[in-house]
Amino acid sequence: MSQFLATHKRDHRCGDFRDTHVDEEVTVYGWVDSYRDHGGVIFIDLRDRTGIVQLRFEPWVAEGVAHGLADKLRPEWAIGARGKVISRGENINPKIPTGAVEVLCDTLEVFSESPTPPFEIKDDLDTAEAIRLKYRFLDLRRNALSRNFQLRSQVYRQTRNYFADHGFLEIETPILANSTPEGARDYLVPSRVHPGSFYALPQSPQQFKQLLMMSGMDRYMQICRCFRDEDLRADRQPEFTQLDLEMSFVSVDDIRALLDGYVRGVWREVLGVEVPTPVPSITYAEAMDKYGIDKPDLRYGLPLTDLTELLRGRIEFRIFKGALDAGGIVKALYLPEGKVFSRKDLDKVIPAEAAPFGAKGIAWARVQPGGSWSGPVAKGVDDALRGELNDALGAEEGGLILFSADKRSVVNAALARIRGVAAERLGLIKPNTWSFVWVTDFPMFEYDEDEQRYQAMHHPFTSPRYDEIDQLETDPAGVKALAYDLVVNGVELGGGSIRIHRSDVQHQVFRALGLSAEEVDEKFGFFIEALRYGTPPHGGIALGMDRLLMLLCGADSLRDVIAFPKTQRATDMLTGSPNQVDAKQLTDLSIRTVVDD
RNA sequence: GGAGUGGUAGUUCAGUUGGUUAGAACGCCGGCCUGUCAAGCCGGAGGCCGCGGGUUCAAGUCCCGUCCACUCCGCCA
Repeated sequence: MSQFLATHKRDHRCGDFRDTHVDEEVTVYGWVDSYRDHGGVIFIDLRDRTGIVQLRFEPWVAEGVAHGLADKLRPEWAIGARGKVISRGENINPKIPTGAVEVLCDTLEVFSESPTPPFEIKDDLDTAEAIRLKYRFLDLRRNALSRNFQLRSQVYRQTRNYFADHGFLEIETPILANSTPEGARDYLVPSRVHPGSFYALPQSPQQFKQLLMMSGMDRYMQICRCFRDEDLRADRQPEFTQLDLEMSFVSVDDIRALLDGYVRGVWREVLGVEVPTPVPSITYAEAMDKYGIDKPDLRYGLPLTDLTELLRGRIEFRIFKGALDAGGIVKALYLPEGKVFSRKDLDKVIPAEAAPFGAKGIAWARVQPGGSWSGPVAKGVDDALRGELNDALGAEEGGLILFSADKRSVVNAALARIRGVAAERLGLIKPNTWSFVWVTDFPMFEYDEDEQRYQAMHHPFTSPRYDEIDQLETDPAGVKALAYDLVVNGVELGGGSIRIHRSDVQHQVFRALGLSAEEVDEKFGFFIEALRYGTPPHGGIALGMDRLLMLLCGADSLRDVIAFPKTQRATDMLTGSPNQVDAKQLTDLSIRTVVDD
């Protein structure tokens, strides 16, 4: 290694250069993005994470030594260069921020060469993601990806500052923790010193952060990794990062106001967007009724209308009647511009969108002049009923009514999806528009058909509304929780709740969940014990940092904001993880596998 | 666990009804070229058609299985 690094200290990053730097002697480091050899002059685009600057090599500079070396450069070689910043005069490149200047180099140092990379390092890349992930270290050199991580770092800094300014302590909680009794599957870690026993990686530091409130820490924050061994999606990775918060002596409103200020600050700093605060809210019941989903995208309207009561006993149309008789519901999505969906769409596209949710079909009617209908539903509806339906839907000539009749959960899921498809078709989703909403008043419990019992919708430490605690014994299904989700453009950014701070209420909730005293003691004994010692009222929230970054970066997948993400089968294409381990390691851990190989 | 889409040169793709030598673009290699920045011009190399079976005179193409990636359902308190 030459003395280059010792004698030539980097004084600028590639993306820094502007015409104000003209005449400066500079040293830059980076990677060869591209080279253009004109026989005499050689142009090298030098790249680092900040951008690209053009280097120029001339045979007449410094006896042509640097020029001679530059002749051999190839993409992705790591180099350093020294020279003078000069104006490009007439030959400005308006496409890049540094396009007004170039560095006329007198010295060039090659640190390391590179084989031809498996894909070009450029922003508009269409290479298969599997290859990009295998060569993630090259993929990350692309500015399109690199800037996501620079932005991520910026958001982290801002996050820590915001919550520090609001009196939060950053405290770490264990990664080697206990298996969670309910919820997602755990990643387990065998204990060597306790043969046959396992730690679990945390799905969330829920109990620890509540214990910190009991400890008088008052306000806790952590940007922490969480783990869930469930199947992946574009917006779900097995390990993900959560902004975890907990506060003592607070109400729902306090927490919402704090988070409103946080997202407002982030959106302003990162995107220059002013989020109107306070962020509005909608109840869970209203969200499900009007949008069929608990994370509605409110960038557009297109509400659903529940026609169940209007139609009951008044319609013979087989599909509707069948659903109603079976205890289901009928809902409709009304589109004023009915022509966005062609007959072919109605036959193919719409059913295909609805089918994954169990919907057997989507009936439809087009509204004709005078309010009459055409389409499969038209015949089954008499004039009087049709008039009432038109009124209920606000239907007018040219409109399209899409019906779903089935179990409530199927109707809601299917129409929620179609509502999104329609909005996209209608061009209602404008770029750089943001719709924040708090979804509140979630039910405490939901009934688990498979296990024939109630489960906590949020988690079992969530407080019921204070005015509904009495109903825990009599009408658990009707009790609403002091729980809230923050939803942005139809993405669940995070959720939280006021927690139970009284052991008697906690025991009532466990009873409602059908847990015996023995089970409670076994699973939550330490926690119940701690709860007895003067627990402050407290609550908190967890935001999915990866999802937050995905929104801010405009990414379609979590993988674009996680440096080393996993594939859908939870493997790492780069490192090959998970791996088999040797027999000795297993023996040390007292583990025997039952997999044939 | 289930449904769908895809897998052919380094990359992105085309490849007809099964048919003889599997193509294109970009990239790569060599040469020329002093103002390019998607540089240009000339020439060249590069293929386990994902893998394994099967049908057939003949398979990139048809059938069965399997692996991998992606999207979705289930699942994710």
